[in-house]
Amino acid sequence: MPKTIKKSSATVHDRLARSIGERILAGEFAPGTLLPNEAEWGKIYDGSRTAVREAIKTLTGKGLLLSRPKIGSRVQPRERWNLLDRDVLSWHRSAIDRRSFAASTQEARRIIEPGIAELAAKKRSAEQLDRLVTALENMRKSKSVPQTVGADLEFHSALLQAANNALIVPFGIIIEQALANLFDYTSQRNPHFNLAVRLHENIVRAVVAQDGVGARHAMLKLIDDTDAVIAAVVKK
Amino acid sequence: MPKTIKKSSATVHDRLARSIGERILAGEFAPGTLLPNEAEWGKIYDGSRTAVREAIKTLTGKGLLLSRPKIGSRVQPRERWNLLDRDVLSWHRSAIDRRSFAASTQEARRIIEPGIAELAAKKRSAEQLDRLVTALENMRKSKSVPQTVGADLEFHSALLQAANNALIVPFGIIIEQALANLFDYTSQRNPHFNLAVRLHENIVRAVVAQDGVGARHAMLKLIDDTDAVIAAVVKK
DNA sequence: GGCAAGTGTTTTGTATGACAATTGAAAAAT
DNA sequence: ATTTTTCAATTGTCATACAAAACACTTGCC
Repeated sequence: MPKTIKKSSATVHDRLARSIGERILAGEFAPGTLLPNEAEWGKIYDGSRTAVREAIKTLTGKGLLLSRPKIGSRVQPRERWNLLDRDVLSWHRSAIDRRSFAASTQEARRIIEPGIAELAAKKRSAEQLDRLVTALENMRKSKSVPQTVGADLEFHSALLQAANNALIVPFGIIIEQALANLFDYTSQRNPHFNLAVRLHENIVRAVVAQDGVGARHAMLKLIDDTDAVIAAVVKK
Repeated sequence: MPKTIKKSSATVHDRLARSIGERILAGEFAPGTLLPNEAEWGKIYDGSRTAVREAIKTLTGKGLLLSRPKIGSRVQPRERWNLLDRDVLSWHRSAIDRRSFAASTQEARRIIEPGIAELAAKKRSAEQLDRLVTALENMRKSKSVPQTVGADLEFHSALLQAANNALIVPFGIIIEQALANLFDYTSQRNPHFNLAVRLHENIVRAVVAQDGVGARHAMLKLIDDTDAVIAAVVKK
């Protein structure tokens, strides 16, 4: 697991929320299932009922649970789950098969990112363009894998911001996870690194020219390349 | 506000989470701001510290806050917010200008839904197609506005399911909100109702034929129509 | 004076015990 | 059989106490 956050599991309720969340995502408690009650969770994880309740509030807030007096806490149907939540997504990632997760992620990116690139090309401000260019330069200059990943993430995040639509900002989480997942696979430098940089350059060029359609196609090319990288890793 | 849930504000911590959430989304507490401490919230809303803490855990889980001992609870930068969370989205909707929200929503739909339609056309199972057809029939038969909205929602939800990609299911929330928002505007029957039904039929036809590109274009036409409805309402 | 260590203070984190509210299920009354 | 009542299990709420973290300050040392 890549270190997303420094803290391993500082507080008790965080530990509880993460652990119970992972178990739900792993399918140990199917939708519709009744969870152990608060007192039992407390015994299981050696925490007070207060801590358990706070953990459960977190999970309820993410759409995983619904609690009612006398009934207990019931796992909600999957379509209520907040799958785009950072935590839920990472629990998901640790629970399911990586290969199929990568495939789903790429499929989703293919839907979202070309549209984002097109919007960004049409609507970006000068400052937003600067940020995009800087990210590209950092990518070129990067000397280590984490640096490359960081710059890549920053690139896609900058593009997202440049689209100037608050509702699609959260989609960045998917891209984050896509890169993190890919990184889990390879744990080494992308073999097509120079190609990847060129593909990113093409996107920037289109955004500079405010060429929406061009940006869309450049992004599609980049996603195609990621597919190829994944395929190569899988074969290895 | 359309009745999303029967309960108005059953529990104390729900009431707190909703109210504080709305105030953050409304900009009363800007990102970076330090919130009142737990004891003060308790006094303000006349609730115990326990209830306040549970509300704060909910908000923290949605990415709005970060709490640390001795510091307090600080509003996170906007890009950490889980804007695709059902609650966050509805707080957002009640906080900002409806017209610009509708515009952002349509922009986002335009990116996402054509891709979903294309995927659904390619990958749908027979059962998933059934559900889509049923939703369309319910739309035709609907006698009241809530019925129409319900059937419309069900249609888009069925299409989403048919795309067979768990990661894009959460996008349905955006569509939900788009329709709810539109409904807030009009509170009466869509003047182009017959046209809307025909546009939905075109999508179904393409999905039946497993014609991905056709489904994509049919969806774009539908979104264009929604734009027209919004424009008409605004002018009124 | 400057710097280090310690000390205090504020706020969240955790635990415990008590009682209220809700609601499904069993028991009782008709 | 049906309705009503009672009961019991579980979450919801509250009050209180103490632990832990982290910033602000003070003290002591050189």
